[in-house]
Amino acid sequence: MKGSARSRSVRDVAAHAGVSVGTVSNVLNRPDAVAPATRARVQRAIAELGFVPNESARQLRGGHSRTIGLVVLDVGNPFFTDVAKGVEDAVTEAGLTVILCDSAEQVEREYRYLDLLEAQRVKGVLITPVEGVSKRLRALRQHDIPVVLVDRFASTRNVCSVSVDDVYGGELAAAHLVEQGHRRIAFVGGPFGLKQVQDRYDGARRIVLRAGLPEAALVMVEVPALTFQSGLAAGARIAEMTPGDRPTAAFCANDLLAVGLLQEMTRRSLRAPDDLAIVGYDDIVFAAAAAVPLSSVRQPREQLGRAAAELLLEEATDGANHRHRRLVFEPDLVVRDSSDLSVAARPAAPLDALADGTRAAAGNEETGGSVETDRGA
Amino acid sequence: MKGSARSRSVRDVAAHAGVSVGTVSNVLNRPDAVAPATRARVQRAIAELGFVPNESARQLRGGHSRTIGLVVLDVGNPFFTDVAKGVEDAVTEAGLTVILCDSAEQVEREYRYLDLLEAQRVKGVLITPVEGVSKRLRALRQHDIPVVLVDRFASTRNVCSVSVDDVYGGELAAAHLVEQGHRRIAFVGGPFGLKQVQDRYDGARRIVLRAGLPEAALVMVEVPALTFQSGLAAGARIAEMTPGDRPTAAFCANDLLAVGLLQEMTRRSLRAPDDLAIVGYDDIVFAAAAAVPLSSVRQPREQLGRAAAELLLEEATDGANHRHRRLVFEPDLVVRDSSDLSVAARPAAPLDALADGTRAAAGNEETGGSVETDRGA
DNA sequence: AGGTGGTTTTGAAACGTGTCATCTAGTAGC
DNA sequence: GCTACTAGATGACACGTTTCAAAACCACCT
Repeated sequence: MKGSARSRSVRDVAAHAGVSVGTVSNVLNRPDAVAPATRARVQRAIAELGFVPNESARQLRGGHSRTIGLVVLDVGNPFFTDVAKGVEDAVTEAGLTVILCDSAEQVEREYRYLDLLEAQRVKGVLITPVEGVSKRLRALRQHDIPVVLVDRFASTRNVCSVSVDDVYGGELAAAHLVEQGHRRIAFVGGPFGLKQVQDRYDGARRIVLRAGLPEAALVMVEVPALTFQSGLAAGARIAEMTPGDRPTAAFCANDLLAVGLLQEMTRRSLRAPDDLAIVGYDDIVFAAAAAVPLSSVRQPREQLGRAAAELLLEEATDGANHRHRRLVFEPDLVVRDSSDLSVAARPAAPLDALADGTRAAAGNEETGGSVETDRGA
Repeated sequence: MKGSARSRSVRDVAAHAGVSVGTVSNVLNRPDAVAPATRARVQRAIAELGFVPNESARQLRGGHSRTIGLVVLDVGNPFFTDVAKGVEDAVTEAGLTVILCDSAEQVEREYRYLDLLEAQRVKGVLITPVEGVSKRLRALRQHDIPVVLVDRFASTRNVCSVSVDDVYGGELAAAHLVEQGHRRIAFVGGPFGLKQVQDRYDGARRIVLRAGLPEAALVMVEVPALTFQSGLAAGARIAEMTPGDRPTAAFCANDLLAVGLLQEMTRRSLRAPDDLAIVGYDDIVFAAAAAVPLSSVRQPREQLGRAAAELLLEEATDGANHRHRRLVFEPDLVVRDSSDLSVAARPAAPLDALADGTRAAAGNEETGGSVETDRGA
């Protein structure tokens, strides 16, 4: 009773139902075009034989697959898994499938996956490229496979892109800290070769100057990488500054830095936000779960993925007469204890309130930032 | 100069190189079977035309795809992304591809993906099923598509599985706490409908009894879910126990609980490990980054994925005469500050040491647990 | 009865590849 | 110069589906 015969084909179904293959195909793809009685008979045959259509044959015949590719820099990074969820949702609604690829920030791996996706004749590719728009990527487009850049602002107008305004994110964080009365604010981040780091810094700087503060009000604490370890080191450097020089707040270029910074401060018996207010960036899951719940700039990640997918599908449908667009989303700021001086007194807040705070922030997720579209020439 | 013609086929290449299609096919699949000169000519033609073989046609002809499916419960969960990496590595080495699917713990989604994978005629499926081995899953196997259970111990001998010994994990955690001198230990976990929770509890219980302690030495703190929120609540309950009843240590069924517990203790000015030693489970990234670096039981995740993939490929190759196996891996314990009384005095440990500690733990990752195989009848 | 218009059904062709039996040409042996 | 052999190249066929022009059927009207 084991090892059933090879898988059934549309021909088997046709024979079993006493119709032609064309009819079976119609039942599958345009059910209304076939008489109810026949349709029922065919469907029963399908069920009885356990027939599952062969997608490869479909693709071959159709010329293109019902699949799109998503190439990210790191599947382990929650940013990308959230983006992937958004993509997945949008694509599934359209009746298509996603192949998720992890380039691990290695160009060779990226290329390997692009080869693979092209071999699969995917309907399109969503990608956060390791290093800009490479020749390989351009080749894809020349082979009529649409490409949309994710979390990157296209430098040219001949490709769609979806990104988040990092300058504005920096502005949000800095404005919040200035409003809280801080007059010396550390910027913890690096390397400045990363556009995101530079943008977030620029935003913060703009706000500080606009507030009429001297340039030195923004204290640069440069670190070699956006890691937890660097956060620890930055914490040590800030803690060891002389009281007069030491900033009263820190804006970290991402949450890992902020968490490291916080751990180091805690270890030295300095408290947030009293001794140092902290704002991170990315709003990772553990921002809310940190020793002191961490304020952070949140990017509309799922929305980013969804928008990218929709743009891609649009391009895949419109074909040649498609206008490329560059969508820029706005992040928003989630204020929690680490930068909120009103909780500095630290009243024994009832547990419920704390739980509610977290939940409210999560619920907010759906609202996302407004969209600024930019139609290509 | 835009929109190049439709994609090139093997026939175009043949024409361009002045050979037959069969020869082009040979160059692609059995290069040694074709004369060096001809081979070079064909390869040049391939490059010049930008030819990329059509995978659908290959699959159709070959009868099966060069792809395997991996269905996980949540792509956002680091456990699964790590497992996915292991799978990916092993599968890529074999020259195949992975389609990663997220069932989001919903049966309908799981079925939808299984349909999809079957339609793709994947070579095999790795899955952590939402609820046991369903009919749908058995149907897959009857259609000659091998299945390997991931992070589940197969209840029957007719399917391969790869899992981690949770009872042993519980033993490790409890044994460590008992060794540290604790005589009242809380078990924080739930719901007990989850096998993992039950197993981890059983392991802890076994150790407590074996140590000659009374059954009451293991204090049950049951929670409704393995979440951060539940951790906060558990922290409140433990903190409010009368000093005589209050345990001096807590073993949490996962790290989220432990992190929540830790935050609540911190908020109440209780310290770890002095007031309460804490051991978590899973060793998520932020275990090391918590306010107090968290001890945790680590599962060999990548290894789990790799083993599962290898088992699947083995089954796909061997065919009918394949012996199903159930592999069980052993987790190991990573001791950090949260349960290490020797650091309770909290000497101003130099930053370097702390950094090294984390790195050493990470380096350990490769060793993994030993494997216990169990050959099917 | 024959014609008309509409709804269903049919079956052959095509998609791009791998396979394999067959053919070709070159070489060595005598 | 003939045979026997081998390495290399060939090309028709099959894989499972969709498409589409044509055929078949049916009901209704004249």
